[in-house]
Amino acid sequence: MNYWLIKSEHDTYSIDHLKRDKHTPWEGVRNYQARNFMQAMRPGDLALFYHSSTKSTGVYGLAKVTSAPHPDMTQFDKKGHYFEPRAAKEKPVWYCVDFAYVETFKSPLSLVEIKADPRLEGMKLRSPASRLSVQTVSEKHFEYICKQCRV
DNA sequence: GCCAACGTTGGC
DNA sequence: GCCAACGTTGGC
Repeated sequence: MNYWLIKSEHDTYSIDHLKRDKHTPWEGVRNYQARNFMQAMRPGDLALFYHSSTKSTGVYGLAKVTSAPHPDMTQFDKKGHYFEPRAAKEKPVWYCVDFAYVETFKSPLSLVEIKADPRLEGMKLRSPASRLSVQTVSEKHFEYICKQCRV
Protein backbone atom coordinates (compact mmCIF):
# COMPACT_ATOMS: atom_id res chain seq x y z
CA MET A 1 0.00 0.00 0.00
CA ASN A 2 1.36 3.37 -1.05
CA TYR A 3 0.40 6.90 -0.11
CA TRP A 4 0.24 9.83 -2.47
CA LEU A 5 -0.60 13.48 -2.76
CA ILE A 6 -2.45 14.80 -5.78
CA LYS A 7 -2.82 18.46 -6.61
CA SER A 8 -5.67 20.18 -8.29
CA GLU A 9 -6.46 23.80 -8.85
CA HIS A 10 -9.17 24.73 -6.42
CA ASP A 11 -11.33 26.46 -9.04
CA THR A 12 -10.86 23.80 -11.72
CA TYR A 13 -11.49 20.61 -9.79
CA SER A 14 -11.80 20.61 -6.03
CA ILE A 15 -12.60 17.90 -3.51
CA ASP A 16 -16.22 19.11 -3.76
CA HIS A 17 -16.25 18.27 -7.46
CA LEU A 18 -14.94 14.80 -6.66
CA LYS A 19 -17.60 14.40 -3.98
CA ARG A 20 -20.25 15.28 -6.54
CA ASP A 21 -18.80 13.00 -9.24
CA LYS A 22 -18.00 10.19 -6.75
CA HIS A 23 -15.12 9.11 -8.98
CA THR A 24 -13.12 10.53 -11.82
CA PRO A 25 -10.23 9.58 -14.11
CA TRP A 26 -7.22 11.71 -13.20
CA GLU A 27 -6.65 12.96 -16.73
CA GLY A 28 -4.45 15.68 -18.11
CA VAL A 29 -1.23 15.00 -16.22
CA ARG A 30 1.56 15.82 -18.68
CA ASN A 31 4.70 15.36 -16.68
CA TYR A 32 6.81 12.21 -16.90
CA GLN A 33 7.62 11.97 -13.23
CA ALA A 34 3.98 12.36 -12.29
CA ARG A 35 3.03 9.79 -14.91
CA ASN A 36 5.55 7.33 -13.52
CA PHE A 37 4.06 7.74 -10.07
CA MET A 38 0.58 7.08 -11.42
CA GLN A 39 1.81 3.96 -13.16
CA ALA A 40 2.97 2.73 -9.77
CA MET A 41 -0.47 3.27 -8.21
CA ARG A 42 -2.63 0.31 -7.27
CA PRO A 43 -6.32 0.05 -6.39
CA GLY A 44 -6.74 0.80 -2.71
CA ASP A 45 -3.90 3.30 -2.49
CA LEU A 46 -4.89 6.52 -0.75
CA ALA A 47 -4.09 10.06 -1.82
CA LEU A 48 -4.22 13.37 -0.02
CA PHE A 49 -6.20 15.84 -2.12
CA TYR A 50 -4.35 19.17 -2.32
CA HIS A 51 -5.84 22.42 -3.53
CA SER A 52 -3.45 24.74 -5.35
CA SER A 53 -4.01 28.22 -6.76
CA THR A 54 -6.35 29.39 -4.06
CA LYS A 55 -6.23 31.78 -1.13
CA SER A 56 -5.45 29.01 1.32
CA THR A 57 -3.60 26.22 -0.42
CA GLY A 58 -3.41 22.93 1.42
CA VAL A 59 -4.75 19.43 1.96
CA TYR A 60 -8.54 19.34 1.86
CA GLY A 61 -9.52 15.71 1.61
CA LEU A 62 -8.86 12.13 0.77
CA ALA A 63 -9.22 10.10 -2.42
CA LYS A 64 -8.75 6.44 -3.18
CA VAL A 65 -7.30 4.76 -6.27
CA THR A 66 -9.97 2.54 -7.81
CA SER A 67 -8.37 1.39 -11.06
CA ALA A 68 -5.15 0.09 -12.46
CA PRO A 69 -3.18 2.62 -14.51
CA HIS A 70 -4.76 2.97 -17.94
CA PRO A 71 -4.18 5.18 -20.99
CA ASP A 72 -5.34 8.77 -20.55
CA MET A 73 -7.94 9.08 -23.30
CA THR A 74 -7.55 12.86 -23.58
CA GLN A 75 -4.22 12.32 -25.40
CA PHE A 76 -6.14 11.00 -28.44
CA ASP A 77 -8.53 13.93 -28.68
CA LYS A 78 -7.18 16.00 -31.57
CA LYS A 79 -9.21 19.04 -30.63
CA GLY A 80 -8.60 18.83 -26.91
CA HIS A 81 -6.15 20.76 -24.83
CA TYR A 82 -4.37 17.56 -23.82
CA PHE A 83 -3.83 16.11 -27.30
CA GLU A 84 -0.53 14.27 -27.71
CA PRO A 85 0.62 13.99 -31.34
CA ARG A 86 3.22 11.35 -30.48
CA ALA A 87 0.65 8.99 -29.02
CA ALA A 88 -0.91 6.10 -30.93
CA LYS A 89 -3.81 3.98 -29.71
CA GLU A 90 -1.54 0.95 -29.44
CA LYS A 91 1.27 3.03 -27.98
CA PRO A 92 -0.05 5.60 -25.54
CA VAL A 93 2.28 8.14 -23.98
CA TRP A 94 0.20 9.25 -20.99
CA TYR A 95 -1.50 7.18 -18.31
CA CYS A 96 -3.88 7.87 -15.48
CA VAL A 97 -5.80 6.12 -12.72
CA ASP A 98 -9.33 6.58 -11.46
CA PHE A 99 -9.90 8.19 -8.07
CA ALA A 100 -12.93 7.81 -5.85
CA TYR A 101 -14.08 10.30 -3.25
CA VAL A 102 -13.32 9.23 0.31
CA GLU A 103 -13.75 12.22 2.59
CA THR A 104 -13.55 15.97 2.98
CA PHE A 105 -11.41 16.94 5.93
CA LYS A 106 -13.12 18.67 8.82
CA SER A 107 -10.06 20.86 9.36
CA PRO A 108 -7.95 21.18 6.22
CA LEU A 109 -4.21 21.57 6.70
CA SER A 110 -2.83 24.65 4.99
CA LEU A 111 0.53 24.79 3.30
CA VAL A 112 1.63 27.30 5.91
CA GLU A 113 0.85 24.78 8.66
CA ILE A 114 2.50 21.96 6.75
CA LYS A 115 5.66 24.01 6.46
CA ALA A 116 5.59 24.99 10.13
CA ASP A 117 5.02 21.54 11.65
CA PRO A 118 8.26 19.85 12.67
CA ARG A 119 6.56 16.46 12.38
CA LEU A 120 6.16 17.05 8.65
CA GLU A 121 9.85 17.67 8.09
CA GLY A 122 10.88 16.20 4.74
CA MET A 123 7.53 16.47 3.01
CA LYS A 124 8.01 17.28 -0.65
CA LEU A 125 5.58 20.18 -0.41
CA ARG A 126 8.05 21.95 1.81
CA SER A 127 10.84 21.99 -0.75
CA PRO A 128 11.15 24.61 -3.49
CA ALA A 129 10.90 21.78 -6.01
CA SER A 130 7.37 20.93 -5.00
CA ARG A 131 5.57 21.79 -8.18
CA LEU A 132 5.00 18.18 -9.12
CA SER A 133 1.27 17.48 -9.31
CA VAL A 134 1.56 13.88 -8.15
CA GLN A 135 3.85 13.20 -5.21
CA THR A 136 4.66 10.36 -2.87
CA VAL A 137 3.94 10.72 0.84
CA SER A 138 5.44 8.60 3.59
CA GLU A 139 3.06 6.51 5.71
CA LYS A 140 4.09 8.45 8.80
CA HIS A 141 3.28 11.81 7.26
CA PHE A 142 0.09 10.48 5.74
CA GLU A 143 -1.26 9.12 9.02
CA TYR A 144 -0.26 12.25 10.88
CA ILE A 145 -1.97 14.58 8.41
CA CYS A 146 -5.18 12.51 8.43
CA LYS A 147 -5.21 12.65 12.23
CA GLN A 148 -4.70 16.41 12.30
CA CYS A 149 -7.38 17.01 9.69
CA ARG A 150 -10.09 14.97 11.40
CA VAL A 151 -9.97 16.87 14.66
C1' DG B 1 0.98 40.01 -12.00
C1' DC B 2 5.63 38.66 -10.57
C1' DC B 3 9.04 35.42 -10.32
C1' DA B 4 11.55 31.14 -8.77
C1' DA B 5 12.18 26.59 -9.99
C1' DC B 6 11.71 23.32 -12.91
C1' DG B 7 10.70 20.56 -17.30
C1' DT B 8 10.88 20.31 -22.31
C1' DT B 9 12.42 21.27 -26.90
C1' DG B 10 15.53 21.66 -30.42
C1' DG B 11 19.84 23.45 -32.61
C1' DC B 12 24.42 22.24 -32.83
C1' DG C 1 25.12 15.17 -25.07
C1' DC C 2 25.16 20.16 -24.04
C1' DC C 3 22.77 24.17 -23.28
C1' DA C 4 19.91 28.23 -24.46
C1' DA C 5 15.34 29.47 -25.03
C1' DC C 6 10.94 28.83 -23.90
C1' DG C 7 6.82 27.06 -21.35
C1' DT C 8 4.49 25.79 -17.05
C1' DT C 9 3.42 25.50 -12.19
C1' DG C 10 2.15 27.58 -8.29
C1' DG C 11 3.17 30.48 -4.11
C1' DC C 12 2.91 35.03 -2.90
